[in-house]
Amino acid sequence: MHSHQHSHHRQPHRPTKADVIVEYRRNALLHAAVQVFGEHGFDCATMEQIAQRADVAKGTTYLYYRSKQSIYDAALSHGLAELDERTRDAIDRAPNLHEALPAFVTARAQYFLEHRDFFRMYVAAVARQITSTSLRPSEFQALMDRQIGRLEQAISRAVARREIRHVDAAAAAQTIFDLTRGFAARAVLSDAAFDLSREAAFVSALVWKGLAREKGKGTRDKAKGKPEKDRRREDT
Amino acid sequence: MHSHQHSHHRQPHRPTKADVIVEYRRNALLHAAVQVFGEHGFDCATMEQIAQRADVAKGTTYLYYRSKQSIYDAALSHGLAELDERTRDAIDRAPNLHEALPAFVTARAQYFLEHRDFFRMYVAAVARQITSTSLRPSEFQALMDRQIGRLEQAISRAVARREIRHVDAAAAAQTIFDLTRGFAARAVLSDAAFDLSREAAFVSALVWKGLAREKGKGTRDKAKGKPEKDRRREDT
Amino acid sequence: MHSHQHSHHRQPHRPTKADVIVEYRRNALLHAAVQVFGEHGFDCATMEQIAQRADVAKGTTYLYYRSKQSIYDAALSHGLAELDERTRDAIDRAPNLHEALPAFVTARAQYFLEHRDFFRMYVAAVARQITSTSLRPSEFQALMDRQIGRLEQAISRAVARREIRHVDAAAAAQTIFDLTRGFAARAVLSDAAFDLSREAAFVSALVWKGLAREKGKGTRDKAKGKPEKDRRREDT
Amino acid sequence: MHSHQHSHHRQPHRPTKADVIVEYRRNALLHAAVQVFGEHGFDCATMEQIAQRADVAKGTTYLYYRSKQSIYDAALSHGLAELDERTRDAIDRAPNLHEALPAFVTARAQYFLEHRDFFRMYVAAVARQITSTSLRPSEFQALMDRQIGRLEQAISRAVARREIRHVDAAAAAQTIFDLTRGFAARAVLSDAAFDLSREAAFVSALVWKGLAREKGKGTRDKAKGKPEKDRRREDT
DNA sequence: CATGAATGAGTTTTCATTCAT
DNA sequence: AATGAATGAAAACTCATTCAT
Repeated sequence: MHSHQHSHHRQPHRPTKADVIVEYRRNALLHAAVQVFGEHGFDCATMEQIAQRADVAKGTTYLYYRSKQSIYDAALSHGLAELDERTRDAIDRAPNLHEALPAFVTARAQYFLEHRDFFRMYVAAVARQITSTSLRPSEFQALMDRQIGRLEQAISRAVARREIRHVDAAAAAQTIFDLTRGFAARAVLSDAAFDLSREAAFVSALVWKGLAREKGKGTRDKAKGKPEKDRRREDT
Repeated sequence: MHSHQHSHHRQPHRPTKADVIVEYRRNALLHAAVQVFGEHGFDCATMEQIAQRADVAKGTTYLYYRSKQSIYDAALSHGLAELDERTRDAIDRAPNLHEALPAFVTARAQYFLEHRDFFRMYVAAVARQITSTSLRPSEFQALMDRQIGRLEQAISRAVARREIRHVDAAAAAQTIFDLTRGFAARAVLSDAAFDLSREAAFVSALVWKGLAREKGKGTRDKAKGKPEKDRRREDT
Repeated sequence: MHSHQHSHHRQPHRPTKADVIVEYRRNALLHAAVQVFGEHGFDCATMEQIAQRADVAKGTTYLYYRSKQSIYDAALSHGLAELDERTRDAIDRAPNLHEALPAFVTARAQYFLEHRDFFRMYVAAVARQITSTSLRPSEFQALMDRQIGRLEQAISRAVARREIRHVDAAAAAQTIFDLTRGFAARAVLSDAAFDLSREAAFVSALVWKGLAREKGKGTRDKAKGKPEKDRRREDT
Repeated sequence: MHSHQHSHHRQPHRPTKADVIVEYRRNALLHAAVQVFGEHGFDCATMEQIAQRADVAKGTTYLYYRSKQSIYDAALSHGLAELDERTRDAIDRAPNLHEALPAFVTARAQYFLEHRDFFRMYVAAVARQITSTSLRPSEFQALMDRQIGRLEQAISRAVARREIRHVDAAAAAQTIFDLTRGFAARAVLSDAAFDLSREAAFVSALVWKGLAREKGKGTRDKAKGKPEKDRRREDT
């Protein structure tokens, strides 16, 4: 995404001065876009605002992004990619689901707290996804699914390892994801007076208990062959 | 909200023919608005579309609602009020939290499924709430809080009754609320191939287990005097 | 073209007051458009100018014509249709080609003199036809062909009637058409000091002599079976 | 027109290397301009396109031509000059009008066929001349008049020599000019399937017969003192 | 000399809102 | 009350021209 048409004929690893300035501008515009879209939403944001915030003229914006939509997409993807990285790290570093849950919730909320404007874009994008009758599968959805997928795998592993009871991993992942979003929303909205770790602990505990193997049941759970394992989920 | 400027010189209980027609129009416009805002979102919806759907001329709209914003607010409030009623019924009719949880989740999802356009408005409104930097506390927030409040009370009662473990009722209510929203979103988006009762059961079970008293702990939980009871939540 | 969407449910012959005003506006805009497009050409003309000349606000223009292109097309078609009518009358009323030629030339030049702005649009449109690499057959070309067709028929009849020598009617018609355009251009450009009838006589005489049967040749011309009658013309 | 600002301090006859490159660039830009203006017209052509086609950067264009208008003018003049040369040759080489007519028509059509892009510019320029209310006499008009003048002189000489009947040379020249333009247009537009010599013969024959002295009339034509000799033409 | 990034004026089009009928 | 024609502000996007490197 950040490669650049003027460097095609060059060695990819020796950026010219021009490349540097181009990269700088693209970045400035991207950050300006996140702020403006975050504050006003796609429709109310204007290219003029973005340009001003990036300290360039209106026309300059179009030298770096083809259209309003394209700078919006770029801004969203950028944040989503960063967020995905954090999400992945959080899950990968945890030895088990019990630790992965708070890690997941905290990492995401933390990222949103650090990038409140992006969070606003993100929430609006989710809403858009639901709102727009014409649901194109969209890159956005794909990026979301990837993140949910990570969680789902972690849950599947936990089930396999008998760390938790036998649940529909996809449904559980979706649920935790929804819950994390709401949690993050509260974190972002409450101006500072928000004890992130405590809330994260609460939410994680709730989910953990919700998923925990039932006390004293041993392996009978699995033996019963619950129908849950047949669940197929085709919804978003 | 539904009192009406043209009847203030009359007895409230004897609606004239004019009142009837006025009420009819307001309603037609309200429903048209829900559809149009639901399909296109606030910014992309046009007054023309709303008027057409309500079978009146564009100008007529302004005889019943001051502005686009005002008809939007009315449409949102209307749905929110209906939703609140269902929510209240679901909770009030349940003898305990164990039954209230699925009732709550199901009632809301059911309402959204019956009013998909409203659900789209609702989701967008939530996003807006977060998005718009200029957060007017807004009637919207109040209506939301009322519904969350119902759940919070139910939880508080369950805690008092020692039906569940000792948790921060407000936090738990918020969490369940978030989770229900996501659940409903999936219900609305999946074009019918969605087994509402099964999914509701899953979500409710998860939460119920999450809130359940720990097996074999007896009343010690309460005896410990967890600091959780001091939690103050000032976030939205 | 002038029928109107608001009268669909009415008797076609009893225009309402609204229809009248609509017709009036459409006309005012059409005439304004001819002037503005005539003066500045399609690209340099602005909707603002057209609106001002028609004494309406910019937005009003779009109540009557969908786009700049559409008002341009309408203006061009309108003039072309009127011009075609004159052309037809001129040719139909003439008993033979000898009289049809000056009638044709004069009628067209006369129309252009009366509608100089339209003439400018017309010339620009011809140029566009040639210019635009992507030659869509376009309604414009069709209207042009119709007019050339009339002349061609008149020439064919004259040949059949042995009023003139045996020539390729299509080629002759095209040629006279080109020539008339140039003639008209001079008529329009010369600010009044232009003796229309005299110039028309000159051009007509030139063509007439050019087409005339050769003196003293009798019917031998036709007997020779010139290959010209097989000519096929697929160009403009 | 082709003298150049950077060489004015030098002897005109010893071009430096710099002069050569400058000339090369000017030429490349000129040809690029003809193509681009020919394809898109003045308004839709962009300096970027011209620069690309000439293989230089956009800014470089301004080192050789002051503005879009100026490169347009230069491109038009350049072609017009070449065309004029051909026209002059055609007429000068013909011993009499009878041969000059097809030579004139063919030479011009031939040139246009060889330079279709220029032809498009040319036609657009003629239209512009007519279109733009603000008719600056413009170099363009002058160049056109020169070419028409050549024809006019040839006709005058033919009249004097009694090769043709006594006609208004200016009017006849203009007419033939118009006609040639239309003829050329058809030649350029018809993709290859155009028999240039045949069509030229047709047009020339038509005009020749149109101008020919009337058979068997001898010199009486002139003796009658037609009023045509008093015609003064002040139109464009 | 050459470059191409930056500028910002200018254009089309949409739509909430008003108001005469 | 109801209408829908009229308004004009606002916004995305283009491109001739300039100028620092």
